[in-house]
Amino acid sequence: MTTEHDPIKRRKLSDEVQERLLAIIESDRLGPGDPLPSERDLMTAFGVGRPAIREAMQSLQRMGLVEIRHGERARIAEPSFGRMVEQMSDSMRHILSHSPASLAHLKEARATFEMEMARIAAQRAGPVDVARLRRTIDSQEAQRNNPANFLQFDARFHREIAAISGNPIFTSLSEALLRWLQSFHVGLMRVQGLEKLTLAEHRQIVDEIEAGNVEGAAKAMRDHLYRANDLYHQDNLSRNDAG
Amino acid sequence: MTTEHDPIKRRKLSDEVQERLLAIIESDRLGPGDPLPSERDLMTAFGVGRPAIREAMQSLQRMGLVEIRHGERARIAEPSFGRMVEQMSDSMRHILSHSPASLAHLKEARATFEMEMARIAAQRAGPVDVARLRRTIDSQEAQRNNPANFLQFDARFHREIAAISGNPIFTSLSEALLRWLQSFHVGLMRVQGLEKLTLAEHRQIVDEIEAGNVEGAAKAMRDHLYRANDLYHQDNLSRNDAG
DNA sequence: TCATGTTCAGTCGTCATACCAGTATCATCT
DNA sequence: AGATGATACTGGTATGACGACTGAACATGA
Repeated sequence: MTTEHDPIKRRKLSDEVQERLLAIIESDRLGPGDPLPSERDLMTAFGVGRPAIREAMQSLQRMGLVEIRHGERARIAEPSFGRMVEQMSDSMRHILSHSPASLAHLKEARATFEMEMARIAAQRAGPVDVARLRRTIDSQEAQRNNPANFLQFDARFHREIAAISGNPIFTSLSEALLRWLQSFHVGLMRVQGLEKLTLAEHRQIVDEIEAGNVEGAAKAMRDHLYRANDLYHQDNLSRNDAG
Repeated sequence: MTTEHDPIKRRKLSDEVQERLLAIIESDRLGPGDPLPSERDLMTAFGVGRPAIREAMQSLQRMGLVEIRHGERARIAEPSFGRMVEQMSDSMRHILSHSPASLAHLKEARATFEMEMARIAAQRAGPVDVARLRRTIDSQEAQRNNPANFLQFDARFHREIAAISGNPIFTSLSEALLRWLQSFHVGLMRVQGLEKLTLAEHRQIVDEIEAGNVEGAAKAMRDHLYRANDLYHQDNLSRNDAG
């Protein structure tokens, strides 16, 4: 076996087209919202068939670089981290559903991430931020008998903490991580009495943030998430025993 | 304007097909490596044309759920975080090149992330880990006159720190973040004398990790990254002055 | 003039067919 | 049995056609 990996790559035609389209898109003369040439124009311009154009265009759409709507020409999309993580959802769901280990890893990653968000929030939060967080908790409390809305405000709480960092990447990530994980243990919050505990923990986190207690905020966040983590475990014991 | 967002969504046929294929893929009877039915079989099975099947299949491929090779049947791919972030590269490059603010946000995100990796490493690293890091630095030093290889070992250093966490998500992220950012300031390391500084900083980080000095490791990492950050800034001053 | 409804050309979405280009399989030959 | 080559199967691409949808020009009426 002298030949391990043939370095020769057979590029599909649509890949070539995609590269050319990318060059057009990233050209300085075009910006978000501008329309691309029609598929027919492109196919005559590049000298390829329509399938090649379409495949490349679909690929660009899935990457979030263009927007395609029936009847209109494809338009350049405005870049957004939020949209990008949105489009990762399906792959993520697949990975998580096929690999319990990955689920554990993602839980750990989120805990690490949220702790860091709490630290940053404790450093940077102003009175306005704290007030907003408290209002969110109050709203959540008002919905403690409506599990769906309760979770909605739970997500909002974490998102607002991440938003204090001023970095939209963190905001998008916080939202996405929570959503991905939530889809794997629905029904958790239905346990009676758990809502009160969640609210108390959220208030504890805000208290630490308001006091500017960096490590205290991190610890409060950690306790909050690992409490939840343990309960997940308890809930899933009957399904995953192989580990 | 009473109509803000029409909740009605026009589903493409390929979306419907994609959903069905997803059900097949995530069925318990099939696992990674198993082949899917051929496009022609599927199109008769679903009663749609080949384009619909192909578009759905291509989409699944771009999501990393299946692998398609010319002449063979599509096979279910084994899930991998690494492959997922790999497929984000193009979108990420587009976002960064169109939004200087996003570049700054990503730099901050990476700094935050790497500091946390340093903290975790300082908590968990064993003698073997430390030895491996030192060997990597030595290798990097041997390549200090070869910029390409030098950067290669730089990436490896950060990856190995992330790997100490034992969480493959962190490893993949560390690699991806560095690669994405590197593609936006090539030629940085060419400045004479900078290689020595980089190596010294890496050694400092390892020293702190070996000593188990959590905050010290984080600070060393922060100094290392922000030193680089400042130099980027200096390099880009002529282009971004609006902030 | 202005508002309103209609027509129409342009565009994407999908289908059908055909052919090309790789793989895998199996019968054949040594 | 093992190497060899023909063949069927599969994905990749091209072409032509038609339907569905959009947007703008156009005609109509007040």
